[in-house]
Amino acid sequence: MYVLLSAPDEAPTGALALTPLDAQGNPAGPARTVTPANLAAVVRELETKNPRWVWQRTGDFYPALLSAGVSVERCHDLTLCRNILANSSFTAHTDYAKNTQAEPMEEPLDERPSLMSNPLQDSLFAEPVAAKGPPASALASQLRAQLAALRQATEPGRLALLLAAESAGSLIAVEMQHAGLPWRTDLHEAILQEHLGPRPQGLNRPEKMEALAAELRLALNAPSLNPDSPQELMRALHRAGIEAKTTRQWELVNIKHPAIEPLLAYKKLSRLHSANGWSWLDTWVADGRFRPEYVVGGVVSGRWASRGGGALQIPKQIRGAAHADDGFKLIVADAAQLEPRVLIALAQDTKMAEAARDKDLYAGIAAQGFGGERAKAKVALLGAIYGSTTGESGRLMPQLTRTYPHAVGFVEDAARAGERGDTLTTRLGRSTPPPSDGYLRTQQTTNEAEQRRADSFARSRGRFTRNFVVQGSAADWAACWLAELRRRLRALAEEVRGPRAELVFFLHDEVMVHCPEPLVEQVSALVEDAAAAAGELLFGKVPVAFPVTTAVVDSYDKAK
DNA sequence: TCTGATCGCGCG
DNA sequence: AAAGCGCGCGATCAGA
Repeated sequence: MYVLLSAPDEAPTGALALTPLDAQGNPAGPARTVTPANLAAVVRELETKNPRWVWQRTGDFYPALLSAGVSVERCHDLTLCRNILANSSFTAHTDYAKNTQAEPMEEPLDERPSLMSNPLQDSLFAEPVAAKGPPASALASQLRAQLAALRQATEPGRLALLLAAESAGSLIAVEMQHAGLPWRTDLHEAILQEHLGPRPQGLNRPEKMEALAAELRLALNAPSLNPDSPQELMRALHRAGIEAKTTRQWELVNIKHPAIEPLLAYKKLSRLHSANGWSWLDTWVADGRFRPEYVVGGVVSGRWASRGGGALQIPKQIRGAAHADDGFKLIVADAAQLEPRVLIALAQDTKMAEAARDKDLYAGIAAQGFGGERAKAKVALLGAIYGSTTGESGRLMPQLTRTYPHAVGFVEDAARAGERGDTLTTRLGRSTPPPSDGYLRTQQTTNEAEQRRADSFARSRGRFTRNFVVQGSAADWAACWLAELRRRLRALAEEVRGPRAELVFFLHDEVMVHCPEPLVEQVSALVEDAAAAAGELLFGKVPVAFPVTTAVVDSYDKAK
């Protein structure tokens, strides 16, 4: 059932312990110890019995296993699952949650950084590592406590699904880092050359940036201006009679002055150069692959975060450099209007579900309540999900509320509950953290001046919780989508000889598969099957679909 | 000279 | 000063 991989209970010899456990986490046979050098072979052998691997963190062992050519079907990541179970409203009544909250250090899971540290070097040359961290008995006891909490949960089915999906995500994150996003340095350099000019020597500005800086200094009559300094820039703008409160693009763009055009152009190039220029390439791309670290559970809502190279912010400008190998394609799939569709399912809004029958949800809503104006429908709906009160979307709210009282009522209730300090929970059971110190400190006040701050904190938490339920439930869906897709891709690889289709990128509601050309049709179908499966896992049979838009391309810029 | 905060902007 | 949600990162700025 489970096999726990950890340090042994006996003196730390550098050996690793493999401990078989039953469905409740109790010992189910003799433990065995292996040396780090033998680990991969032993895991490969045991994997034929399809156990669920248990470890403190997937990142402790899995990179080395992958480097040794061994992958596993499923696991239970104790750290990620602990974070969910300790906070979930589905388990709030259990001893596990109470103890973990009151005594977070009672059963310490080692908080030290993963044994794998430097992503770029280590993922290529990962060596089997000796386990530090808690010994087998401590981790087995942690697993038992988690499984007990799960059995007592108010929604054990949903929560079990979340833990499985989160753990599958931890495998996928390491696998994607291992595989890397195919990245053509030559294409990237061509893009840089086109926009910035040749690579500059040392720390000099690229040619085209320097030219724009000169033009800007002339237009502002500020010969020594450093446009990278917001303070200097602000002073120079004011001297030139430009009344700007900030130096942000969206504010500058409305100003009519000969300096604005070169300034905005400079800012654009500056961003490209500093965020994704030549030094980015040097730092993050090696052997034709971009290998960021994905941080599962890195966002409270359950979205992933990343470390290294700004992996989740690859600008459209350079996506042409993400390019399939010869004989491969990139399959880029995007869940169309995921968050609004999740809201429909959560709120059971049948009227909006009708609008969502076509693939273009916003067009459907526009037809029902906005006189066919799609842009208005989109702004209104996103405003409802984000908690907008001002501007166009604020003005459109009454109209949206009249047409869809259920959906709007759902997010309004989430906002009101958050303002009161309540806990909100996603479909599968991930809950909001407790209110911030600032919120708690100010809510008791009777002082009139403090009341404004208190209200502001309350409204801020309301906007957060309003969005949390939708964004987080969308993350639940995406985690299931990804896990279902991974399972299908592994099954396909069993069936078909030759190179495999691999997940290489994931961005909240979008996945990318690096796919051998002969498999493109099959894999595209798997992506859609997985999306349909995710919808049913979360919501059962509901009248709202979660369509995916799939593009088969050579390079990422050709998708969408 | 170093460190942490802030600004600004990229993505969903 | 507040800001429609969630992030990461590089450059600058402020303070020790």
